[in-house]
Amino acid sequence: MKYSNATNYALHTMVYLIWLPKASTVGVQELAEFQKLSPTYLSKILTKLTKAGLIESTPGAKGGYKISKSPKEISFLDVIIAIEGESNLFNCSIHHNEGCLIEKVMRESEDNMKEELSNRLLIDIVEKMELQKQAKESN
Amino acid sequence: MKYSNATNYALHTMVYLIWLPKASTVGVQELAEFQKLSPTYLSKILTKLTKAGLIESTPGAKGGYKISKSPKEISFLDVIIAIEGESNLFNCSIHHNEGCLIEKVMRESEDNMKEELSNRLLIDIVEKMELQKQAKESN
DNA sequence: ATATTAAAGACTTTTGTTATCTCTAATAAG
DNA sequence: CTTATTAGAGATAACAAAAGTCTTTAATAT
Ligand code: SF4
Ligand code: SF4
Repeated sequence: MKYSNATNYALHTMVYLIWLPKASTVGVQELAEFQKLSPTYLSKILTKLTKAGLIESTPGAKGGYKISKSPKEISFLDVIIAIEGESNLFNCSIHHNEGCLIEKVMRESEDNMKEELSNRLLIDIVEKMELQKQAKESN
Repeated sequence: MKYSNATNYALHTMVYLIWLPKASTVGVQELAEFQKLSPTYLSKILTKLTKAGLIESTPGAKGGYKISKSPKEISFLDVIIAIEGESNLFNCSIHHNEGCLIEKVMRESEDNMKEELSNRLLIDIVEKMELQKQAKESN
């Protein structure tokens, strides 16, 4: 009963990228460094995020990654689905009963969690983090 | 991002046991049969349920498993925890930040799901299933 | 052209789940 | 008390998924 680690790395990367000054790009080596990950491994995660349209990548000199144009709309759920796919937490083996009540309860609880995660935007927590930082600095 | 299959088997077994006439016991072979599982494998799952106090086992002739005395209080979450342990869906790797906002969002959504699952009792869906069965028979 | 950077694919290692087999312990019934 | 019966425990094998590495290819700014 858990997400894969890749989701964890993806969330940290996304927050890092949103935090960055807009339009500035950053390479995989820097992103890997701050999370103490191998660049090649993180690269696969970044590619998934790119394919999902959450970030943009440009190859070549001075290339790298940056957040996609519309960071305001990126939710926690978006990141999770980009990495984990659409797979469900609960998968009934045979699915032999149309209105099955076991499945119903499990799915409903899961859907509610997904609903909540789709309403939580990354930009919101980054803004809160910036406020915290400012408050700290003005001490 | 998913529960293990064992949780699935455990839920089906529990529903089966609650459905059974009270005080009647049933052996692992019957429980394994209806789910098309090997008895030895299901046995481990049953042992976990026993240790969690959700069911009772008696060895020896005419032994087997039956639901514990208080089936009215068994929630979906109880079964999940009996199998999966207390592990969380989201585990931050380093936990380096006390009031971390990433962790907060992930934990809150998870806790809400757990809360919901702790309010859904197995007995409720079994009762509904019995009503459905009766309605079908009176056709 | 060249240096730089992401993407893709093959591959290995590690970890966790699923499953089987064997042996032991408990208990009801004769 | 003995025996048949059933759960429990442990070792271990088989399998699958995740985590991680290495190498090659493609794109691009200078
Ligand atoms: S009983 Fe429900 S949850 Fe179980 S296999 Fe059938 S449809 Fe799926
Ligand atoms: S940033 Fe938050 S979620 Fe990430 S490792 Fe630190 S405390 Fe955990």
